[in-house]
This record gives sequence, structure tokens and C-alpha cells, in this order.
Amino acid sequence: MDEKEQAQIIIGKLMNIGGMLQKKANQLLSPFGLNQQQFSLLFEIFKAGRVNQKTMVNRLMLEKAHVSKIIKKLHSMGLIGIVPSTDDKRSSWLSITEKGKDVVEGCRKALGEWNGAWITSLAGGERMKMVDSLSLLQSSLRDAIQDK
Amino acid sequence: MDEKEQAQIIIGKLMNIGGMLQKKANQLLSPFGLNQQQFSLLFEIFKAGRVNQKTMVNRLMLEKAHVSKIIKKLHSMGLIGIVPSTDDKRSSWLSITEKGKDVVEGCRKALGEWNGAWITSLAGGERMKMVDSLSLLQSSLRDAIQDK
DNA sequence: TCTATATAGTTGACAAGGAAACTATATTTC
DNA sequence: GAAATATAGTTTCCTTGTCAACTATATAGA
Repeated sequence: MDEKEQAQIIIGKLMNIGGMLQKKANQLLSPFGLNQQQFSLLFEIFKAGRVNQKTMVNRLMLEKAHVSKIIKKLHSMGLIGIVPSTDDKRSSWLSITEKGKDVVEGCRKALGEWNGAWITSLAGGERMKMVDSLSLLQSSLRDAIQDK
Repeated sequence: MDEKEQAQIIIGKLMNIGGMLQKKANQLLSPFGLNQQQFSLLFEIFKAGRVNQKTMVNRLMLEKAHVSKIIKKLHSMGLIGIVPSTDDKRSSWLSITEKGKDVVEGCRKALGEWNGAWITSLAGGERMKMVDSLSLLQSSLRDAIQDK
């Protein structure tokens, strides 16, 4: 198995696992009226405290049109607040509401209850190595994508 | 970092990497008029020689409605042939056409040219370990999803 | 100070993907 | 053999995600 073949197998598996995980997350989150990307954006706003869309676009590597539409939805659901920026009239500050925090907590609980179980197929030591390897791959993939 | 925390980090990274890879693959394949899922279905038909939709649904873990629509598209593009089964009138046999084989080759080349580069951030030995770990995760995730 | 260019975000058009309901056929049960 | 149930695949409806074009505002350059 040469380098190229290994690369193809790893990438195939990463896409397959990623696809299954996303689909499962979408199912687990649908009772909250969100999908995985919408939740991750809400969660990022929660973590950031106060943030603008541009930053979310960059941090999550999503299309700005898509972020705009998700923001609209989250706002209409009452999960985030939007305050126009005084520095830049084109822009707004996003922050989570109390309702939004409740939803984030519920989502994390729903995901956590499912996620914890199946990963025990990997031993503890291997999990630490996996974290390291995935971090490496993640950042070099990011670089490769942004270089384009 | 306890087990639960490790699980969350690994899953977050797997989804993020999977998402980036899928998006990139979609970009690379769009000149062929396909996206990543459509290509993977075409590729599976290519590998199988002759196969029915039910098998594709199971093997790729896609919605049957979705497979049906992709089949329709691939057929209208002239990439696959469809022959009604004589055993079961509800079903058909799918196979790739010469044109389809050309497209598969072109797609593999396009993906291969990009995929090979960035994964070198992992050393050879680590790549083998990664293959093993991802295989474990993949099959236990599959089991977890199908158990539901 | 005015014009040209860049940027933050929005909207429309379109294709994709999921869920549910459907049709036609196969299998099981009585 | 007929009725009930299951199955293979299709279609409709709806939401999502991408792309391109747009508006309003900020910044750069002359």
C-alpha cells in the first residue's frame, strides 16, 4: 500500500464517517428545529459572547449567504439577538439569548448521550493519538483549502 | 481530559474534516456535473458490475428516495444503463456505460491530484495507524446507527 | 473632496437531500 | 386461492446550501 493509496483510503473513510456523523447529528437535533450546521453556528455565538457574521463565516468556513440565512432563522426562533454595530453600519453584533442558551444545553445533552457510547471501540491511548492526528489533518486541510 | 471530552473532540474534528472534504470534493467534481455522493454511487456501480438500488441504499447508507433520484440523473447523463430484472419486476439492474467509465476515470484523477498532497502532514507509520483506527470507528459507527 | 474599489450582509434562482405518501409487485398467512 | 403484509422504487413537498447579483457602507487613491 503506497502513500497515494493510503491517502485515498483515509480520505474515503473520513468522508464516510463525517457523512454518517452529520446525518446522525441532524436527526438528534431535529427536535430542536436545527441541523448540525445551524447548531454549530449557535454554539459558536454562545462561546463568543458577541460576534459578527464575518467572523462566523471565517471561523466555520461557511458561505456568507448561508450564514446570513441561518442567522435569520436563529433570530426568528428567538435564539439570538442582533444589534447593529455603531462602528460599521454594514455590520451587526450577534449574541445568544436565554432561550438560545437553553437550546444549546438541550442539544449538547442530546448529542452527548449518543456520542459517548460508540467511540469506546477505540482504547484510551488510541483516542489521544487520534485527537493529535486529527488535529494535524484538520489544520493542514484548512491550509490546503485556503491556499486555493 | 476524560473519556467523554475526548469523544466530543474527536467527533467534532471528524465532522469538521468530513465537511471540508465533502465541500472540496463537490468543487472538484462539479466540472463533471456530479457531486461527491453522486460520484460515490457511480463508482459503486462501476465496482459492482451489476447491482440493484436496494443494495446501493444499504451499502452507501443513503435514503432510497435519494438513490432513486441520483440513478435517474446518472441515467439521463448516459453514465449508467438500467435493465429491468426478470426475477423481480419491481427491481432493475444497474451497470456503468463506457461513458460512465470515462467519467469515473476523470473524477478519480481530479480527486487524486488534490488528495495526495496535504495528507503528507502525517508520517507514514501514523497513516497506517490512522487507517486502522478509522476502520474501527467506521464499523462501530455503522453498527451504532443501524442499531437505532 | 470626489471617484473607484472593496467589503458586510441580503436575496433570488436553482439543485440537492430528507420525509412521507404513493404505485406496483412479491411474499406470507389463512 | 384470496387477503394481508412487506418490499423496491418513485414522486411530491419542503428545507437547505451554493452561486451570483444585489444594496449599503467603508476605505483607498487621485
